[in-house]
Amino acid sequence: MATGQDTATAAARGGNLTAKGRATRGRIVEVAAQLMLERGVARTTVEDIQSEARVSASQLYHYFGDKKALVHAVIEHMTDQVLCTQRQAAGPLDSFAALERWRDFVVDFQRQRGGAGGCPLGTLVSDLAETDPQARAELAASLGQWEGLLRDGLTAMRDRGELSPAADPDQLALALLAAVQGGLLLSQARRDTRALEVALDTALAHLRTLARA
Amino acid sequence: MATGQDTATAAARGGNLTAKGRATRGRIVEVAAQLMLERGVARTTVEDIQSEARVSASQLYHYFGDKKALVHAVIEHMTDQVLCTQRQAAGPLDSFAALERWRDFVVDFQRQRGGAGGCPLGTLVSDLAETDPQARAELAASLGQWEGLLRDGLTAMRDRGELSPAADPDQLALALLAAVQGGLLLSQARRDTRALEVALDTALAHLRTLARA
DNA sequence: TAAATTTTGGAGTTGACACTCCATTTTGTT
DNA sequence: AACAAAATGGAGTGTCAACTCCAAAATTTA
Repeated sequence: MATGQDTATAAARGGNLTAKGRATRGRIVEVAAQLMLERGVARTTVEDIQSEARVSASQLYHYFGDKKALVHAVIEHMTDQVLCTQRQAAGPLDSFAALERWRDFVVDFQRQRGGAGGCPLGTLVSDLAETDPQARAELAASLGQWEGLLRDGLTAMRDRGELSPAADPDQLALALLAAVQGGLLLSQARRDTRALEVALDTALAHLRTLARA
Repeated sequence: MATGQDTATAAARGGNLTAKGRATRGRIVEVAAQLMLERGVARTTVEDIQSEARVSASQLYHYFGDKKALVHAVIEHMTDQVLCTQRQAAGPLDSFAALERWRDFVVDFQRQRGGAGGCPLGTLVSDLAETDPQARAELAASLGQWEGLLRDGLTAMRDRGELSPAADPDQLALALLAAVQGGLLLSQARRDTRALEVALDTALAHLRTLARA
């Protein structure tokens, strides 16, 4: 019975990896993620990844069955990256103060990249959604987790009375996530953070509109 | 003195095109736009375009110096497409009623595509922004025009007293555009229109918050 | 220490893709 | 009708990219 991940090499599946092996595998994924994010998946050649990660062809294909399997690993990597960062750096988003900190954090993230690049997950969605159904589904799930982080915070705020009972955390979380995605995309096009700032500030202003009972 | 468009064939520049020539050229651009939108630019081969548009290699390279010139034409085509559609199908966005119609129009557009595909301009931004600086600049300008359409409507609403004088049409237009982009991206990932609906409805709800003086 | 397993090196191979070239047909002009 | 210009057909060409293969080194296990 196939696992649905037939393209994965034995080395990639189980935990039968040496410490050295884990290191090289990790190096490959990190390099691939970086390159695919800035150039897109199709424009990133496995040769580029090889030289940048200082590995040979046989090494790369030892850990990943083919390029598609590597893309799969990159999606997982990006998902962890985004969710961990959101959780650790921003903390629970269950107050207006926390949401303001979160806003500043996201804006700073984009400012440090000089306005270049979009959301790691959003970029992959745009790149893969129409050509790789499995990738699309995985990315949708990742975005769903992110949405859940926001929803949990908003739900807590409502339950605590900080938000009106009429406020719908489901909808607001989705709208907030859309503001991030749209803001990042426009910022990427314009090479500055203003669009992101305005999108987030407007979304938060609307939230304040729903404060208290 | 170069025009900055050195790659364009003579046929592509001037108006020295036969009716037949214009038709072929147009067919190429339309097919290229469609394919590049659904597969991305890098995954769209000129061979694909040739067979789909029923033209030979020499025809394609007669009208376009190289693939990059074709991409340029596609950007112009998509820009016209989006702006014309926005202007004609939605009309001036200078009242809440008009904005509601606009919302329904955008949602219907996405629904007809089964939730698949993103914004024609947004997708190209994500695809090209980091690898083709000129394309990025052109797309930023296109989005700026779109933003202008929204801003003009909101300005009219404010001047007419339908919106509070405190409302900033510049910011609100940008936030609205971000909502469209983010909503479409999330819809593309999830294959349904809910995210787009929620993003737009939330943005419009915030607008109503700023109604009157 | 010896056998088994994992990791690495690097030279192929196969196919695909962007682009060229030249001859031929069609269309426009006088 | 005759000439010029534009449009088309289609067979190349050179390069690059994904993936294979076999053997050697390093590491783990017995």
